[in-house]
Amino acid sequence: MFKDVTAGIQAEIKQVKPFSSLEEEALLSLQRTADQLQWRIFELLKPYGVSPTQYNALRILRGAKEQGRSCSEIADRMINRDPDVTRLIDRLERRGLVQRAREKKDRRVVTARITSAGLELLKELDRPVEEFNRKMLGHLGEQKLKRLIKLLEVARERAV
Amino acid sequence: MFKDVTAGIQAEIKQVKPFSSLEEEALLSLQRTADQLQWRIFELLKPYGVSPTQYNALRILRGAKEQGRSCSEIADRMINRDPDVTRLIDRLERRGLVQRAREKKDRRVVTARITSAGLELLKELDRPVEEFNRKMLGHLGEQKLKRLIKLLEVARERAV
DNA sequence: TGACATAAGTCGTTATAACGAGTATGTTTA
DNA sequence: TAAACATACTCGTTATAACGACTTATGTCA
Repeated sequence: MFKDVTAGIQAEIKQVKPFSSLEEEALLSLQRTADQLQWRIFELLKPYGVSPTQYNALRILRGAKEQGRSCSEIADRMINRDPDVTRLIDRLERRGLVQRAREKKDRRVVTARITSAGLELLKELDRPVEEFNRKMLGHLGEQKLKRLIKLLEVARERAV
Repeated sequence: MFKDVTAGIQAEIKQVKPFSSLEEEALLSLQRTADQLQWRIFELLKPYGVSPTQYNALRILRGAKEQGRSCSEIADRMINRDPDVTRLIDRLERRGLVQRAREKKDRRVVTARITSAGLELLKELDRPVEEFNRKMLGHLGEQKLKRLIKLLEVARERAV
C-alpha cells in the first residue's frame, strides 16, 4: 500500500494519538523495521530448515574455520542474544550441520565446529541472502546506508 | 565498554571478516540495535508482569477507549506481528487487564476492551517508559532522531 | 593444600511462539 | 435460496525461548 509508505509509522500501525516524543517514535520505528525484516529473513530461510538464529550461529562457525568456537564465544557473537546456546547447538548437531568436542586444555569448554554439510548449506544460501540484502535495503544507496549504520551505532550506545 | 561504542558493530560482534556489503552491515546493525533495546524494554516491564507484546496490546486498547478493538484490529496495530492474538488476549484477560465481549452486530467478532486495572497498570508504567525512551535515545538529539526515523521509514519500504 | 569463588555447560520446567486444522458466522453468486 | 466462498476467531500440537538449579572443571587465596 502506497499510503503506508509515505505516511510514516503512525499510519502503518493506524495510531490515532501522535507519539508522545521523538524518542518513542524512533524506538517503535526501530522495532517495527527490525520485525518486518526479521520476518522476511525467516521466510527466506524456512525452505532450508534453519531459523535466523541458527543461520547466525552457522555463519559464526564458518568464520571461525577449523578452530571452532565455544558456546560462550558463540553467545558473544550472536546478533540476537540467546540465553541457551547449548540447545541451539544441539539442534544444529542433530541435523549434522555442526560437531561438538570437549576441549582437552580446559575440560569445561565445549567447542563447536561447522561440518561440511553445514558449509554446503551456507554456500547454497550465500547468493539468496546477498540478493535479499540488496532487495531489502539496496534502494537506500551508499550514503543513506552509511548514515543509517552510524545512527544505529549511536542508538546502541546506551542500550548495552 | 568504550571500545564497543566507537569501533562499530564489527567489533561488537567480534567479527573477523569485513561485511560483504553495506546492506548486510545495515541489516545486522538494525537487528542488533532492535534486539538490545527490546531486551532492555523486557527488563523494564518484567517487574510489572507483562511482556513487550502484552504492553503493546494494552496500549492499543487504551488508545481505543471504550470502543475496544477486535482481535484482527489489534493484530494490524501491533509493532511486532503476533499470529495468535487470541492467546495474547487470553493471558491479559486472565490477569484481569482486559475484557472480551462478542459483538452483536457481527457475531464472529470478539472485541477486547481494557479494564480499569489495565489502565492503572499502564498509568504506573507511563513515567518509567518515558524515562526509558529518553535515557535510551535522548542523546541523539532532535535532528538525529528525525533522520533516523526517516531512514527507517525508507528501510521498511521493501520489507512489507 | 583445602575452602571458597568463579566459569562453562547441561538440563528440567514452564511459558510463549508458530503452524495448521477446525468452528461459527457472514457474504456472494449461480 | 442453496452452495460456495470468505472472515474472525479458537484451539490442539509441536517447537522454541526463558528461567534457574545443577554438575563439573578451574582459578584464588589464606
